[in-house]
Amino acid sequence: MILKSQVEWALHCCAILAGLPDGRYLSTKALAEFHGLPKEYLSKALQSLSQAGLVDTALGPSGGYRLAKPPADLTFLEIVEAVEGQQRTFVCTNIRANNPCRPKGYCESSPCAVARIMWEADEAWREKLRGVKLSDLVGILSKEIPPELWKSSFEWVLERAG
Amino acid sequence: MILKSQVEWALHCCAILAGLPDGRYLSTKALAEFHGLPKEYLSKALQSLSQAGLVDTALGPSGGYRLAKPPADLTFLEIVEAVEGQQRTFVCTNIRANNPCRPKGYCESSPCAVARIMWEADEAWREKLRGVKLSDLVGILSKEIPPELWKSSFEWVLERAG
DNA sequence: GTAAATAAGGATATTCTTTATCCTTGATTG
DNA sequence: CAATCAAGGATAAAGAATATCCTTATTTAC
Repeated sequence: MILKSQVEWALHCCAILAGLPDGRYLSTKALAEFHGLPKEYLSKALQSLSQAGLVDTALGPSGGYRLAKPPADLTFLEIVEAVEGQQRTFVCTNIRANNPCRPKGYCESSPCAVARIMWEADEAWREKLRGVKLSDLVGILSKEIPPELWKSSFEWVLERAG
Repeated sequence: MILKSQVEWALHCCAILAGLPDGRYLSTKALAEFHGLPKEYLSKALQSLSQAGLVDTALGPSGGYRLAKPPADLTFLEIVEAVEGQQRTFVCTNIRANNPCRPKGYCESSPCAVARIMWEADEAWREKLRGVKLSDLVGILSKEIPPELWKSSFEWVLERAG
C-alpha cells in the first residue's frame, strides 16, 4: 500500500506556488522542470488540484497555476486527498456475511468491528495531515534550505512566473 | 491506496483463532469455508502470519493454525504488517535533488521535510493500530454478535479444529 | 489579426501490484 | 499406507499506477 508518486509531486509543487507573488502564475512546464518530472503526467496531478479547487488556473502565455487560498489555510490532507482520493485505505468486503452459521435474512446492525477499528486508524492518519498547513511546510523549508539556494530558487521561479 | 484484501482476511481469521481452545489447530480449509474465501489464496495470507511468528502451525490431519501468543498480546499492527509489510505508505523519491539551482555536490543534511511530515502521519496510523489488541476485537464481537450465532459459530469451528 | 503558449482532458500503452490458481514437496495423523 | 495438512514455487488474469501523445479551447504578446 503505497501512495501515488503524484502525492509527493503535488506537495512539492504547492510549496513552490506558496512562494509566488500575488496574482502570478507558474506553468506545468516550469514546475516539471524544477522538480525533474515528466511534464504531461505532472499535469494530471495539477489538474487534480485544480478540480479540488485548491489552485486557480490561467490559460495562455503567462498562464499556469497559483494557490486558490493562503498557505495557512491549505492543509496537507486537502492536497493529499485531491490527488489520492478520499477513499479509506481499508475496504470492508463484509466477509462475516459468509458465515455458514448465519440465519437466512440476518442483517447486520452496524459496520463490521474490524472495519471500524481500521477506519479509526485511517482517521488518525487524516487527522495528522489535517493538522499540518502548507505554511508549516514553508516555515520548515525556509529554515532548512541554505539561504543562497532559497534565493536562487525563488529567482528561478520568478523568471518563469507569468 | 488501498490495503490488500488479505489484511481483512487475516484479521478475521485471527479473531476466529482467538476462540480456539488451547492446543487445537484450525486448517486453512475451515477458515476459508467459514469466511467464503478462496482457500489457496487465503493460504498465502496465513503463511505471512506464520512467517511473522504470529501463529504456530501443525502438519497432517488435525493440523492447521493457532495463535502463537495470547490475544491480549497480539496487536492489530502486528497482523496488518505481517500481511501488508512494514514499508511506509509515503515513499520519498527526493525530487528536491532535481532543483536546477542546486550547487553541484550539494548534499542534504536530513530527510526531506515533506517526507518527514508524511511519515509522522504514517506513524499516527501505526500507533493507533498498535494500541488495539486482538482481545479488544474479541471483546467487541462478543457483545455485538447475537448469542445464538456466537454459539453456533463456535461449535462449527470446534467440529473442525484438530 | 495571428502565432505561440497554456490548461483540460481523451485515448492509448507500459509496467507493477494484487489476486488468484495449480502443482509439488515433505511432514503428520489415524 | 492412505488421507490431510502447511509451505512454497510457477504461472496467469485483472487492475492500478505511470506514463505519453494528441486535440481542443482559451489567452497573451506582438
